[in-house]
Amino acid sequence: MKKTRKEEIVIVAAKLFKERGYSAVSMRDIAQQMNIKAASLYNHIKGKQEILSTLILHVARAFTNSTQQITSENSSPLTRLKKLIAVHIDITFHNPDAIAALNNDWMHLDGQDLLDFIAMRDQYEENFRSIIKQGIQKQQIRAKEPEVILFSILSTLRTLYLWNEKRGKLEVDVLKQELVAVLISGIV
Amino acid sequence: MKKTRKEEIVIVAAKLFKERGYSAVSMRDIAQQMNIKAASLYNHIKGKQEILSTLILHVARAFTNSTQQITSENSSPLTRLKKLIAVHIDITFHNPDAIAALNNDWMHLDGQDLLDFIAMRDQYEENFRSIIKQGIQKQQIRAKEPEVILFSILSTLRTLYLWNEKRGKLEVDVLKQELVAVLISGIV
DNA sequence: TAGTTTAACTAACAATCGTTAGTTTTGTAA
DNA sequence: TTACAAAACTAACGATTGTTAGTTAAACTA
Repeated sequence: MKKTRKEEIVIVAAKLFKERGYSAVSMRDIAQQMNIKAASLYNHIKGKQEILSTLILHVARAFTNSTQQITSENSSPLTRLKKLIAVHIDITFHNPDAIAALNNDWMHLDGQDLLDFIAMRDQYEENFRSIIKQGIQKQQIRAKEPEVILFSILSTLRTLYLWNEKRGKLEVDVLKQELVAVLISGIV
Repeated sequence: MKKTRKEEIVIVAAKLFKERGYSAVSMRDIAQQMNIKAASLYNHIKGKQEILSTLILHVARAFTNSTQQITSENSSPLTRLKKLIAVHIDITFHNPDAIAALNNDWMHLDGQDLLDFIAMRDQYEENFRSIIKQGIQKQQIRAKEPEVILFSILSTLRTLYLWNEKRGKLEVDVLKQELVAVLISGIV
């Protein structure tokens, strides 16, 4: 599948948003990075907002889809939790720039896009929460404050996109294994 | 100690920076929140940049001071690691808005301020790293990839400022205890 | 009370912002 | 080669940005 011009713009913009944040990046910055003028961008996109919402909602939907499926599986809570973490890692290393925008610039979405994002985010969090609670109930997970466990895992996963460069030699599969071990063995 | 007008400005600005980010907050926004006009701010500060650097470098120095002291203690690696985590939690819940700026807007510092911040940040990270390596050497910490352990702990601590509101009923001391347990017991 | 500092104000500046309109160039298919 | 669509361009708009200059009102100090 060849990339459309719009997709190219979104990819370039994502890199800039990651470095400086949505508000600090101008349409002229994005255009310059593509060796065209700012006005030319409007042949392909409706505006700056559309770049942001395309970027964020696309990857947000990827999270929602994978997560919903795993959550409704019939396996044990701990197995599902491990799968959830693994999927999160996969998506992150596949779209690090988009996830930077999702983490740092979601509040600059507007209208229905913002509402949709918040709904997906809340649902994603709730899926994790319910699995952890089930794990505690079945005594697969330590009966620590479930919110603390949830927070610790989500924080680590959310910041994962920053690790794409620094990761270096460490292979994705190795990282996945190690990180799951560190996160889970602290709970079991 | 009564607050100076400059300190009041910095505090108000920090709240806005936390919600929208440095670039999306205008001097007129800050002024309006203080019920004065934008030009009046300049009787107390040199410019927008000074607000940001005051905010960030102040709390960055707080981290550096506490951390350096603990790192050079003579206690066991695991004890020092626990103290480091506890201090980080204390500072975070004492300056949640400043830490939001430190996390999200540090790249908008300029000149020497930016260099100073990066130096402190690298040193802070290096202190954690060396303690973890010592812990592994003395077999107090599991011989997992040390960078993964470091990353997991730092991620959780960095995102802690977001928890100030949601924490709700959970007391700071209880949270400290629980979080140290979750983070450490995953390592030992 | 007179003098001085503190902290507000109005007005305006040059620069930059996202975006639109209208036009020209480039590439493709007939 | 001609016709059409895709994608670039120039020029400009109204709004907003951080900031400066000069002035005025209020509050402390002598």
